[in-house]
Amino acid sequence: MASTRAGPNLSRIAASLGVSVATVSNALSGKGRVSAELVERIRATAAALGYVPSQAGRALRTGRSGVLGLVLPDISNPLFPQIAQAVEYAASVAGYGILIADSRGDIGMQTEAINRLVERGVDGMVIVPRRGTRIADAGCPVAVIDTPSTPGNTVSADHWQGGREIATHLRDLGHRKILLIGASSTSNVQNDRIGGFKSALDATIKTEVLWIEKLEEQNGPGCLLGLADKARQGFTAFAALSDLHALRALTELQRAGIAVPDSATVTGFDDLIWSAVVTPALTTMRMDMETIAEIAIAALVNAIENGGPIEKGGPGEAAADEPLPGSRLVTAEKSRVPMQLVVRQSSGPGPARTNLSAENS
Amino acid sequence: MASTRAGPNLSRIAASLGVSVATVSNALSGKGRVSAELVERIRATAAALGYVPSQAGRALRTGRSGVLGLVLPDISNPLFPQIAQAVEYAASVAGYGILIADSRGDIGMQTEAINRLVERGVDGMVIVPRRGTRIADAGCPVAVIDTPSTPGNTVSADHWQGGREIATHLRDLGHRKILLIGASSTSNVQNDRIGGFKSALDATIKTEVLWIEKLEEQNGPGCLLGLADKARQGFTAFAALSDLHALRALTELQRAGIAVPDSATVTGFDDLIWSAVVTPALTTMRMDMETIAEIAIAALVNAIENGGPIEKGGPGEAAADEPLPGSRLVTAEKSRVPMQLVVRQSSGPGPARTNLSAENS
DNA sequence: AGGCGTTGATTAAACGATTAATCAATCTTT
DNA sequence: AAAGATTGATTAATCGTTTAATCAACGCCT
Repeated sequence: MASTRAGPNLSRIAASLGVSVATVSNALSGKGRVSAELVERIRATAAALGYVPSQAGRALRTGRSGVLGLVLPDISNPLFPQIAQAVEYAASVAGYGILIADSRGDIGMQTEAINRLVERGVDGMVIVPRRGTRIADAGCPVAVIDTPSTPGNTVSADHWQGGREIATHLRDLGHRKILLIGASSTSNVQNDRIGGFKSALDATIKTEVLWIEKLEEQNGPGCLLGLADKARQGFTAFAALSDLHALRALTELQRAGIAVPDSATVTGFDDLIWSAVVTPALTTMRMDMETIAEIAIAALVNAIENGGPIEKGGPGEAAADEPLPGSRLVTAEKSRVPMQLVVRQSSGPGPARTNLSAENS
Repeated sequence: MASTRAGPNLSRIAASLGVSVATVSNALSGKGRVSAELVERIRATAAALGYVPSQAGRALRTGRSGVLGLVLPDISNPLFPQIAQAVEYAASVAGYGILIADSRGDIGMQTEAINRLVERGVDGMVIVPRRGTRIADAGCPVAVIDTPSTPGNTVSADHWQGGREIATHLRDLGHRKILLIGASSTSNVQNDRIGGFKSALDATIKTEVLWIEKLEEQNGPGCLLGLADKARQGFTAFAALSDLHALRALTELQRAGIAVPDSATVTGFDDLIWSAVVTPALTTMRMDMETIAEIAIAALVNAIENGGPIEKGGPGEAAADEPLPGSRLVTAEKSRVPMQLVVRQSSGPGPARTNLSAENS
């Protein structure tokens, strides 16, 4: 078979300089023994010929593909593209490419997706799991980005602290009756956000949780959440556990003639792209995706290149959740990244603060 | 160097069966000359040992990595994750992996991203360009997904037809004064949508275009679009060129006390995830991303595996736009995929239809 | 002068899979 | 029976890069 390479290989450079292939390789990699003068000549020739190393040759020899897998539950869900973007960037900075594996909301497909990555020979994987995700013995290091309460989680936003922050914000605004709006009680992320929320409030503040998935099972997809009724029942704040739910609450309230934030405050989580442009702009919690991705990729690359800290997942680890068995899970020194409150126009004073102002004047 | 492979290789299977490595390879690939009985034995042994072919070995010998690149302008922009998802799925069905390259809204970075993919030895690329994207001589087949008016476009939604459809919908609803809301006049996609829109209307219907980027340059990011004023000027329909802009229009009108769709109709494009859940649910145009991705991947794979139809891009091609020089652009038989109108609650009757009803009764 | 250490290169082999060419045995045709 | 064709396997080489081991030449120290 004639060479299928479009560009030059090492032997072409070696031939044109009258040196060995190994010398060219050593010169370009800065290893081995090559005089400084010859290094310069080799590098100049390589540049002039437009030499691009063969990843296949390199991978075969070194046992490393230079590629990481990214496993996502559903990239069309608005939260995950941010993760993909941050992870891809951090990986490229570290010299790795990202092979994407999306399971389109189907958990069973995540195992398939993981296996496909294994077959591709990825050096490691970043997995954003969903309830039920099972990580086969990937045979490579794995970083998990979910929430700190997930067993084997490598690094993630501190969803609990995020919940506390938004709750504190609403408490300080004077809200005493708050409806939390979430997707599903089976999600670790959502439960941690709620847990943190409630931990910041005392018994004088009443909270209730509305699970959208449950409601849609009864009333069909896209059904009204019944927020106008909740407002009439005295709820003055609607704390959604994601911006998507917040958007839904906002438009439903406004459509019902309930002015936001005058008569009802709406908050979200995740600071999605449209949060700043809707009217009123949305108050939300922001995740530092860049830092999360950097930490995850750094831990993964460390495990790949230096055999860094790895936690062997398996039965007997944490108990509360389905364990992720037989994995080579990487750990990071810093595994919780604080969320940041972004106050915009959708949050306004509640009755307790309005009353307080009246008493002071 | 000892083998770094976690699993067995062909020679392990060959040794355990007392046959040659070439026989094992032939049996597993269905090529060459191997008796049916021996094929079965080899396959059973491979399965029992958990054999996974080495992509590196295969790529080196065949000159093919089995990986395609996907170049996106900004995956965190709500439109592009759909594309990524559809492309990844179509590629995996065709047996290819997708290496993602995102330029985070920075056009200069797209060239870098493309070069990184070249270095990775991808077999081909799918590129979603932005104004100014330059495709270096990638040395591999390239499929472009933008809009039919983009030179070198492989396949895309028929944005013109989409514009016609939404315009017809609004015309039939009785709207005679329509504000179009777009991002930037430099986008081929947006201009085709507007072109189609206007082509469906005659002189009795007045349209105006509001460019958000221009407005934000003057008034800052996230500024109000001034839609309440437009409504007072008699505009009864707000036809946004994307769902993101439609969402912005919807919330701004609602906040200003202008009921949607009672007093103002709002439509979008792209049928993003939240279009069906906001109140009122959004009328929009839907792209058949699955079909687009299938066509693009099929054309690309055909070019890779069979040397199928390739259009050599370069100067002298189409003139209207910046040409994409030196590319190996693939073509597809069907390059326009119709968009589909999705009517939901955000669109309602306009004055001409209300008047017509009054005359009839 | 002889021995040892260092330098700068090359040789040889490895990694794993694929594939064209070759060969021995068997079958079919003349 | 001899020649030609077919079958089912193996041999040999390739792809491109990396890397351990080796070697010749030179410099330094005793």
